[in-house]
Amino acid sequence: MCGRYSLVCDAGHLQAYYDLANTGVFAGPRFNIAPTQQVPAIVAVNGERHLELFHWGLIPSWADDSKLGYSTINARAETVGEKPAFRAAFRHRRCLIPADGFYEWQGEKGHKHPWRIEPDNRDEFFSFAGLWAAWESGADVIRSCTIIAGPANLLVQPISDRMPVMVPREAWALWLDPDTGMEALQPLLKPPPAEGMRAYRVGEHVNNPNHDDPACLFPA
DNA sequence: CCAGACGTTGTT
DNA sequence: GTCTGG
DNA sequence: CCAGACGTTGTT
DNA sequence: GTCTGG
Repeated sequence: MCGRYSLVCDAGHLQAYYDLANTGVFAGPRFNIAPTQQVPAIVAVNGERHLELFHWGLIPSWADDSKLGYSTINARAETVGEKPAFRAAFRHRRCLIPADGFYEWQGEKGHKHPWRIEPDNRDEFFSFAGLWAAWESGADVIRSCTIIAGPANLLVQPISDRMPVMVPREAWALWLDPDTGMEALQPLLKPPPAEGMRAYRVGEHVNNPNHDDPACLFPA
């Protein structure tokens, strides 16, 4: 599962790495991004890549209550094409959620410890496979998103059974194209290679979602 | 037919 | 919106 | 994901 | 225990 991540970078780096047409919505380095917050995601607009903000926790267009978003921060890779809450978004509204690390908690309730997983190379990003939706609330439109999660790779396995699905650079265009068919998408939903990423235990500081500072990165 | 759910992880 | 349960 | 609240009436 | 908020 993926319930917390970071984006500790400047807008220029993001723009160059993803060839973005805009980065205006990026509000600066984030060490501890939590569900229900506005998160930057990349979508295809008229052949360009745009960075836009979405409420983390997908609210389908038909929801009669935004509360559904509390339990849709992740979508299971195994069923995302079938579940009513995700199916339409999986077919037509995919996005990439850039991250430079994410957190997983190891152990059982009562004695859990946070770990950080990040790219080996400081210049790399993880590109989480995401979905988005638009939900109308009176005159307002809430745009929301979710991160697809699947089985963990060998690096993450000792920490957690699940981890975010990631889209490799060569598949970005396919993933973001609203017209891509399901049969081409399904093969992308596999665990990311363990090569190129590392994990280390961090302090409990990151547990509190109000802590959004460099101490979240400190080894325990 | 209408009513009600639509989700995840982890633990039991 | 669309599916399941009654 | 974790942290923190979880309730009422009436008064400031 | 369960829901809401971040």
